[in-house]
Amino acid sequence: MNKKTKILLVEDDPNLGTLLSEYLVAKGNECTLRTNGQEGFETFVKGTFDFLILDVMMPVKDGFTMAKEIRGIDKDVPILFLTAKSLKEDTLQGFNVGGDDYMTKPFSMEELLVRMGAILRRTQGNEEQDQGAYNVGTYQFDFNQRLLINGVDEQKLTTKENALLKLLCKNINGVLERNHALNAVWGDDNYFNGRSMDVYIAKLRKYLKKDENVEIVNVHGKGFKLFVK
Amino acid sequence: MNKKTKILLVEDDPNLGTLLSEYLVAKGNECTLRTNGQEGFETFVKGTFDFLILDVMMPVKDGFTMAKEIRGIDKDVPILFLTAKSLKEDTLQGFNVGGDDYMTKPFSMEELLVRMGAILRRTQGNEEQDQGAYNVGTYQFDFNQRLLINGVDEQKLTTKENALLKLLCKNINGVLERNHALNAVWGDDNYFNGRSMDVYIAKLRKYLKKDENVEIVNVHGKGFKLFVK
DNA sequence: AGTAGGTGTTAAATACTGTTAAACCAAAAA
DNA sequence: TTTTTGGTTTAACAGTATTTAACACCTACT
Repeated sequence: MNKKTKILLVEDDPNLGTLLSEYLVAKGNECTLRTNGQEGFETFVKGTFDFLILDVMMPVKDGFTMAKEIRGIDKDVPILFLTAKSLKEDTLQGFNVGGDDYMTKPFSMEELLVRMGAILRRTQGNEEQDQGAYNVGTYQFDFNQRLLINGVDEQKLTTKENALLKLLCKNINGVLERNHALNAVWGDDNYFNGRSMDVYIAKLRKYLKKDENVEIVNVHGKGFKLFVK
Repeated sequence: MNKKTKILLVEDDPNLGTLLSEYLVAKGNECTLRTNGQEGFETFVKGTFDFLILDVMMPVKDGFTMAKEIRGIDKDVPILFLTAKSLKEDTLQGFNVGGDDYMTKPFSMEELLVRMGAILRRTQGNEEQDQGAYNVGTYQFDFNQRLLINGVDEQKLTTKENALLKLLCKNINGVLERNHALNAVWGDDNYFNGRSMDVYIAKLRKYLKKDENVEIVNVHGKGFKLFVK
């Protein structure tokens, strides 16, 4: 479930600005457009953004100056510069003020998108992984330890049992669709994998039958639901 | 005091290669030069590097293929591509195989240095510098010294034990796929090498059993995970 | 009620893994 | 050269995980 990337685009050329903005939105991002560094900075301070795209040469306040001010209050937000000339000093200064990348006009919008992706992949690596512990009735399920615990009973789970139970837990009291589970755990949803999955459902049912209030119910033609009263 | 950045440069043109290598060293880095993707990959596996610069078009094994193999065993090390042509497909593929940046020849060496700096700034925020030393529960593993230490106990490791443990550490709490490990350590992933690997997994398990919280678990049909609670 | 396709369950077959020990091999030492 | 040594591979067997097969049963629909 990917959130939209909130981009602040600061570009004084209205043609390029709107074109680029529309492209970024079309590709599934949110984009706010400003036309000079001063407004850009004020907008940044007021909002929350995941990514900045700054033109270098702009009236009132240029991109480098704006970036320097940004870095004073936010050392992490990724910054990419757009520059008309590929002069060496420009490049160097761009990185020196804390930029992450720069592109020379004219540029391919597709490449811009791809470079953004590379930078964000690095940045967002910090996002915390879900810790993988679930409560199911009187059971406790620890995905990372592959352990299904009920009081003193500990059931070690196999790779597939573990993966399938996690999917059920993530959709607890909701329907886990067959093909979704098959693609996630088996990588392919053909008939035989389907039967294999049924076998695992049976195994999980055995493990879970100590709590009367926990039940894996079939939703005919759809999939299964881990149901807890 | 900043440690030197250990760069692995893989470039088949000997003129450009040595020139670039000398420049990088002059700027205070360590640089290892290889002339094709195959040797480059083998060198990477044997050593510890902070940054990879890969030419795309090379004999024996091209830069993209090498990068893909690298990403199989190391998801984090920064990769920058050098490419002669700036074709769109090239760019896209470069980023798709997990690259962080790419530059088109001819390029300014100064700009290369500056882009490296930008990438490293991002990278090193996330995780501590990898200098071949890992903490695994109460154990300390030093790849360069081939030593697995737990308090007063010191276990000297053989070449293969050392290489395999490093791969596990790089993917700690994540799955190290069988074929990736086999290609990296054994150079070929046939059945018999697979059994050999299993033997080494058993050896490592013995070495690591003093800490209850450390465990090498099998992921059936996929590979192994070095798991630390 | 009849039918086709979906499901529940068990058991057998197959594939994969864990471990130990012996065989092999290359480099160092005698 | 021969012997020793240490590392690695191969073999063998035990054990575990997953898939396939078989058959009984259920559900939705006509």
